[in-house]
Amino acid sequence: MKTIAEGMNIGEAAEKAGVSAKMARHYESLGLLPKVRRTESGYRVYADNEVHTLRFIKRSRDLGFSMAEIADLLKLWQDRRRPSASVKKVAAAHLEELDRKIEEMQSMRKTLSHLVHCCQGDSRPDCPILEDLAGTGTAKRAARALDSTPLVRAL
Amino acid sequence: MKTIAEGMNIGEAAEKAGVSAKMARHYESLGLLPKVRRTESGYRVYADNEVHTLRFIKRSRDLGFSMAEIADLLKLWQDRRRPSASVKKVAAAHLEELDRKIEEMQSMRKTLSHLVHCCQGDSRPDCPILEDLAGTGTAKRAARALDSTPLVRAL
DNA sequence: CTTGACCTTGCCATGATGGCAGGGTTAAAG
DNA sequence: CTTTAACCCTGCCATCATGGCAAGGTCAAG
Repeated sequence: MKTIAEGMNIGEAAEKAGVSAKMARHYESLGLLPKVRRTESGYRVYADNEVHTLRFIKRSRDLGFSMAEIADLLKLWQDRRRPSASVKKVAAAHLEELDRKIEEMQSMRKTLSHLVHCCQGDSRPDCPILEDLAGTGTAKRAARALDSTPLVRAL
Repeated sequence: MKTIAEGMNIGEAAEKAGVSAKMARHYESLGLLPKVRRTESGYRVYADNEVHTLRFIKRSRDLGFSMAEIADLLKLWQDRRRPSASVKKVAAAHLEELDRKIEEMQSMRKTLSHLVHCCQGDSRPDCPILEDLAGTGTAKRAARALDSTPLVRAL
């Protein structure tokens, strides 16, 4: 068992970290990975070190952090003197954002679910869903945000 | 009170529909609006008809439908002989998608919330959040999807 | 030496939206 | 009539994280 890997190509490193080779390059171009060694012929050479960082990024992405937030988290991770409050601040902000988006989607879900349940779903043309969307229905339209909420767009 | 508007510019039409002028043009370019009349000088002229369609689009967007889905809904709306089942199918599919995304975000939320609550958030460097992201923590990492779930990306 | 698997860079596409630039139109005020 | 401001037009670029493709270089096994 080779615990100290001398180095591996991007394919192996990416697979170990659970990301695509493409993304490994992309993260590097964003400056999230300090620098990657190269062979004479230009191939990237990854040590366990870099794989570890890639995995950190992958896990952060799985929790929905943006690349900018991940950049912050990585800096904190690498600073052994960081105050945990700084980390918590980033995470708490993201948590709030998540909550906001979840609420927004649940609001949509509620309205949509209501409409779907109201629709007979048969061969006749009468449809409360279309009536609601058209705003023509006399049926009370489910409460929906009237402000110009920009919709959940990305995570 | 002029109930039969002879026509209005894009600004007025967009405001009435609750969308931006930019988007009104965009929707037209996507073919969601049949065609918009123009003045000799090239200005778009909207009738209540088109405003109504724009509002339909706006409401559909507020419920999270994609442009492609909205295109389908518009066709059904304009087909007076559509079976309501067709409409319901589109809406139900979107509802399922919404549920999927909500669950995904709630899963993230749960993990993140746990981590945030575990972090002291003081001046000391020890941080369970970073430990989890780094995968170095001995503390049991909250269950997280290991498959390559592509994350909620857009709505 | 060929073949196939891997690597490189770079560009384009996604989806819905905003922004800006550069230019034309219109209506009101002077 | 001229100026000015508020519109409108088209077209391009940017977002964000990711995938795909193309054209070409490298490497190891046969």
